[in-house]
Amino acid sequence: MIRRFRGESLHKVDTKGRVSVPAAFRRVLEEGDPDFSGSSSPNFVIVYGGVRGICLEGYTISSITKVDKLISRLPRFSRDREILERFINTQSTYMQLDETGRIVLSTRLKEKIGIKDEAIFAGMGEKFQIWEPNNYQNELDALDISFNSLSEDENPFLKLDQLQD
Amino acid sequence: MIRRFRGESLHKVDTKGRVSVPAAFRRVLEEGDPDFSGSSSPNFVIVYGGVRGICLEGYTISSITKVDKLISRLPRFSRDREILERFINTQSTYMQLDETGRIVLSTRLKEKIGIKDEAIFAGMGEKFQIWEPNNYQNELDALDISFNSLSEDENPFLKLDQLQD
DNA sequence: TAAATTTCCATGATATCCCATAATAAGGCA
DNA sequence: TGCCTTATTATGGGATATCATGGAAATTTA
Repeated sequence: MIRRFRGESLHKVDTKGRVSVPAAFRRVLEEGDPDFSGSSSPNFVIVYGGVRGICLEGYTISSITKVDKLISRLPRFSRDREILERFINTQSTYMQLDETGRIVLSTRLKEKIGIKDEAIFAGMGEKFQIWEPNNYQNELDALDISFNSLSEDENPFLKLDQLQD
Repeated sequence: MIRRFRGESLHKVDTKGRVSVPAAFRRVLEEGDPDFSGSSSPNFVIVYGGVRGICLEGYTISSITKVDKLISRLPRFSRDREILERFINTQSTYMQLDETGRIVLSTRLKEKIGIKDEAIFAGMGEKFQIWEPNNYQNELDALDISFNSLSEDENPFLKLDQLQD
C-alpha cells in the first residue's frame, strides 16, 4: 500500500518552537525518503512560500522530487520556471525529524503563518499542511461556503466521476 | 463474486472506543486490501468529513485508491483538487482491524457522530457507514418522507433502468 | 560568555497487544 | 428433527508499547 498523508490533528508548539509531527505522518515521511534507514530519522522538505503563503506545506523527498522534475521541464530561462523555482525552491527548506518525532519551527516560519503555541497538521495526500488553528478554521469555513455555492456541474465530487479511468 | 457491503447491525462501543466490525464486512475489507495476507489484518480508510458529516464512512483500500487516483489527475495546485483533498484526505484516517476484528474509534471520531456506547453499521455497496443509533433512525425516517413525496418520474427505482451501462 | 540550539531524559496519556469468556452460528450424527 | 460438539463472533480486562510533551543538560553560535 502506498500510504498517503491523511487526517488532521492539533499539536502544541513549545517555547523553543518544537512540535510533534503526527505519528501517522512520520510513517509516510519515512517511506518517502529514499535514504531513510531505520536507524536515522527521515528528511523531508517544508515549503513556506506556498501558493497562498498562509500555511506551511510538507513534502516527502520523493514527492518534492516529482515537483522539481516537473519544473525542470519548463524552458530554462522562462518566466514561469523562474516563478516556480522562487516559490518551490527558494522558499523552502530541508527538515529532519528528531529522535522523538518532532521538528522545530524557527521564529521566521512561525511568523510566516502566525503560529503561537498550537499548530494543526492536515493531510493532503502527497503533502501535508501546517496551519495556525484559527486560520485553519477560517479556511474550512471558506471552503464550505464556496463549496455550497457551487452549481451542480461545478461540484468537484461529481466532476470526479466524469474523469475516465 | 465481488462482495459488497450489505446489511445493518448494532454493536457495543466499549470504554476504550473499541467496536467489532460486522464479520460480513471484514470479508469485504480483506478482499479490498491488496496487501492483505491472511496472517495480518486488513487496512482500510474511514472518512469522517463526509458529504454531511453526520456519520463515518468506511472504504476498502482499493476503492479509496481509485478515488485518490482520480484526484491526482487534477492539476496539482488547482482549487478543485484542494477541495477534494481537504474532504477526502484531510478528513479521513487509516484504520486496521485488530486480531479480533475490532477497530477503535477515537474520542474525536465518536464526538464527530455523537456516538456513546453503541454504533450501527450499515452496508452501502462500495462503502459502509457507522451511525449513532438515534441519528440512524432519524435518517431512515427522513428518507422515507422524502421518498414518499417524490413524483412518479422522480422515483429513483424507476429511473434506474433507464441508465445505460 | 550570553543566547540560542540541539541532545538527552522523564512522564502522563493514549493506543495496542494479549488473553479470557460468553454468545451465537455451523456442523455432524443418531 | 433434535441434540451435542465445534468454530466463529462479540465483548471485556489487564499488561505493554507508543506517542505527545515538558524540562534539564550539553553543545554550538554569535
